[in-house]
Amino acid sequence: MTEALQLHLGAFARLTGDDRALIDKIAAKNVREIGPRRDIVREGEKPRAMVLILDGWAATYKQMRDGRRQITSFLVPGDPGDANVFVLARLDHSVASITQVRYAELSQADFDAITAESPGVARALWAHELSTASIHREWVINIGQRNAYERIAHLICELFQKLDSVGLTDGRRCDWPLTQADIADATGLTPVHVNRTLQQLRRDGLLALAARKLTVLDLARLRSVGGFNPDYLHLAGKSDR
Amino acid sequence: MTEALQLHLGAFARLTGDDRALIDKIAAKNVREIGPRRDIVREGEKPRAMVLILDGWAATYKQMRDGRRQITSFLVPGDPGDANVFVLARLDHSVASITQVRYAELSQADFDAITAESPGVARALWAHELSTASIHREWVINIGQRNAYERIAHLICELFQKLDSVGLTDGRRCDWPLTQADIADATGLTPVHVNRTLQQLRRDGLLALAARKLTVLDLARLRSVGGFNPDYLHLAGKSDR
DNA sequence: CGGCAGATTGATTGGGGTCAAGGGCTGTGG
DNA sequence: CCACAGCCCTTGACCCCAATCAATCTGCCG
Repeated sequence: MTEALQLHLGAFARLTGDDRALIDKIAAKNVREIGPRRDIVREGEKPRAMVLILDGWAATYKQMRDGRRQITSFLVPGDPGDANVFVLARLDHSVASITQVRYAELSQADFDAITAESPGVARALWAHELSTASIHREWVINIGQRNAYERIAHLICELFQKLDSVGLTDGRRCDWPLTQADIADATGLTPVHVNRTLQQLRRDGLLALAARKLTVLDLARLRSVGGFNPDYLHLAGKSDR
Repeated sequence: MTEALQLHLGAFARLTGDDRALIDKIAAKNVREIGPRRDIVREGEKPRAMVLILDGWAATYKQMRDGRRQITSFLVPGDPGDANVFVLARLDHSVASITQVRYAELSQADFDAITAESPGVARALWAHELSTASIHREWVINIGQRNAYERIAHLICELFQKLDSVGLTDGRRCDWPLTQADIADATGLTPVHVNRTLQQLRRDGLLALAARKLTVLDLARLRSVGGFNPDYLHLAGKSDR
């Protein structure tokens, strides 16, 4: 039930058997399920709990008054949401499900218990925060410096790598529940242009994308196109560049 | 000597006299000075110390192989650099001075001493990290969703607010050591277009910018243009919206 | 079988990039 | 005190990537 979470946290810090048992216990405690395309938490709310994605995909986003929407990160199975949730008076962004999502809610007390009981898990959560910060910096670069073709290639590399690190690919194929509008909101492009750019990526033999499944046909070339270097994800061991 | 730092950290957490003395002591310990336009720390290096900017402006950036450069944040007096420095094996970005910079270097031991001695200062540093993360999300939105005019207005609002929070404006004027090329690297625009856009902002009576000094002529309108809401900076008290 | 979300296509426009050439300030050295 | 160098800033002409507007198509579901 919590393999993805175990794998994800294990990629950041060596975990003992006790650590793993603790993760299982915590994650089993307050499990919820929500349908696709619903808000899990909303900007401006008082934060009440930290979210751990057990199953399914979600995204964090911010909406501008005029309706423009920017996705600032994707959450895949194993991803903890923001730990900072407990420090802020108000959330400054929303989290919404993309697919049906199963997630655990960690209260402040749960969180404190973890940091007290297990330095290993605490370190892994902290390292995950840093990884997230690093991903945000990379997104700034992606959107600020790369053209549509490179940008989408980079996003796909990043997500594919994250999924791979929690065992959700077979090396070349994975689920792909994102619509072209989602990709547009994440990359600062329009859905129409995302469509044309994806076609180009297909025509160039880099990937196949249909029926909510992604197949990476030429990972090396896709990475080179996107200027993708997995180091910024800070996933231990997995530097199979 | 450390007023900016005191003010900055004080904006995140209530500090006692002891806390302030501690900050003074730490920041006085390992002070360095560096000329304008030099790297303070470089991507790929093993992190050795956390940087606290005491005086002058700096920027964090990442460079792509082909020379394109993206600034991912500006550091002004009072700003701590990344605390995560101690967790990562390798830095994933560089920090460079813009003006002449005076800064303190915090070793891991100094950092541990702070967290042990003063929960208040530790909380302030942690809150600063969160604020930085929030700024990064805002930059993603800025670059992803806004046009050049809005984008530059937003950047100026953000920096002006940060400077104001550490007493480095008189309410409408402040130092402005950034070249148009710096603004370009931060906003994902070209220097030429930054130039034309700044002229438009001047023509519209929003600001004056000359001789390395910025004057905000119409803060309300500048904020409205940039869609700037200071909340995401999480600066306590200063919500003079 | 209608209805709807998402993908696709075409035609046109426009924001911002690119290239290239001046202009102005400031510091330095003669 | 002047001259020159260098770094910025500014301007003009032109181009192109991506946005916009508007259908049409497809697959899926009730």
